[in-house]
Amino acid sequence: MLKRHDLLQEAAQQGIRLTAQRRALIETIQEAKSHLDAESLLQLARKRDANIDRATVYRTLDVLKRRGMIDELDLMHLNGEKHYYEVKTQKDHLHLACFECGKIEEFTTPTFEKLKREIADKNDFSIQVMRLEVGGLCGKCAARKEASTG
Amino acid sequence: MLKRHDLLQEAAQQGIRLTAQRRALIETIQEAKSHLDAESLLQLARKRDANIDRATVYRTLDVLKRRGMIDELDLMHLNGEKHYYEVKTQKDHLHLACFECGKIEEFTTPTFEKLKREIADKNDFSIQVMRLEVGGLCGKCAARKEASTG
DNA sequence: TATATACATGCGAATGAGTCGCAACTAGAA
DNA sequence: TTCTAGTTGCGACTCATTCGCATGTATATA
Repeated sequence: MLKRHDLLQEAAQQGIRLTAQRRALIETIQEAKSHLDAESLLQLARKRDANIDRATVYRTLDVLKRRGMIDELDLMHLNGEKHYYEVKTQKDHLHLACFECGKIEEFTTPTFEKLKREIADKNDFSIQVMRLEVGGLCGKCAARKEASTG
Repeated sequence: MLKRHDLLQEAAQQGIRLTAQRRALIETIQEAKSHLDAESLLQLARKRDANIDRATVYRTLDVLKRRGMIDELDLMHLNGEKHYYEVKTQKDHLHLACFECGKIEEFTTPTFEKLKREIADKNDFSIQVMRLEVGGLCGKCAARKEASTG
C-alpha cells in the first residue's frame, strides 16, 4: 500500500477550520479502503456525524482538492460521471480500469516519475496535479473474451 | 501537428451507417482546430446540416468512442464537467492544462510509449484507452504569479 | 472567559451535461 | 423497388454538482 499523507494533521497545519463535519469527512476519506465518490463519502461520514449535508461534502472536497491534499479521479467514467477521491500519496501512481469487470488497479513505476520530470522540463510547466488513467481489459477478462470470441 | 486518422474513411470501412448528420458531425470533428465539447460540436455541425439534434451528437460520439476512432478528454475539468473530443492520433500524447489561463498544450515523448508498454506488461492488462492529463501553471502564468506573490 | 466575526453549514431550489422512450424516418442490403 | 434494422428528433427525464441565503460556530482577540 502506498504511503498516504495524514489529512487531519495536515489540515490543522494549514489552518483549515476544523468543524465536526469536516473531521468526520476527513477521517472517512483517510480510512477508506476503496475510492469513494461523493455519495458514498456522505453515507459513510454520517456514521460518524449524522448531521452532514451533501453540500458540505462537496464544499469540503473542494477545499481539500485546492490544497492538494486529495486527488480527484474519473476512473474512466466506468460508472457514470461521478468523481472519486483518494488521499494524495507520496509517489504518483496511475489507475487501471477494466471495462469488463470494473476492477481498479493501481500501479507505480520509476518511468512515471521520469515522465513527470520530462513533462515539466521540456514544456516549462509547473505541475500541480497529474492524472493518468488507463482503460481496457484486465488479464482475466481479456482471456475470457479471447476464449469466447476467437 | 500529430498525424490523425481519417474518420470518414475509417467509418465507411468499419461499416458505420453514414447518415447526413453523421457525415456533418464527423467532418466537423475531423477539421476542428481545438478540442470540441458536445455543445460546440453541435453548433459547428449545424452549419453543415441544420437538422442535427443534441441527442444525435451524443449518440454519434458514443459510436466513435466505442470504435476507438476518437478520444474523450476531461482537460482537468477546467470549464465544468463537460467532455472534449479529438480524433485519435497515431502516437499517444498527453494534455497539459494551465489552471490560470486555461491554455491546453499537447506533448509526446518516447517515455510515454515506454510507460505504456510497461503498464501492459507488468500488470497483464490489455490497454484500450490511455488518458494522461496534467494540471498546473504554464511558464508564463507561473512567472507572473512568482512576481506578484514572492 | 466572553465576544466578535469571518467562515461553515443545512436546506431546498436550480443548473447543466448527458440519457431515454418512442414514433417517424432512411441507408443500404437483397 | 422493397424491406428492415438501424437512426433520428423530440421532449421529458436523470443525476451529479452548485447556489443563495438565513442560521450556526471555530477561533482570534480583548
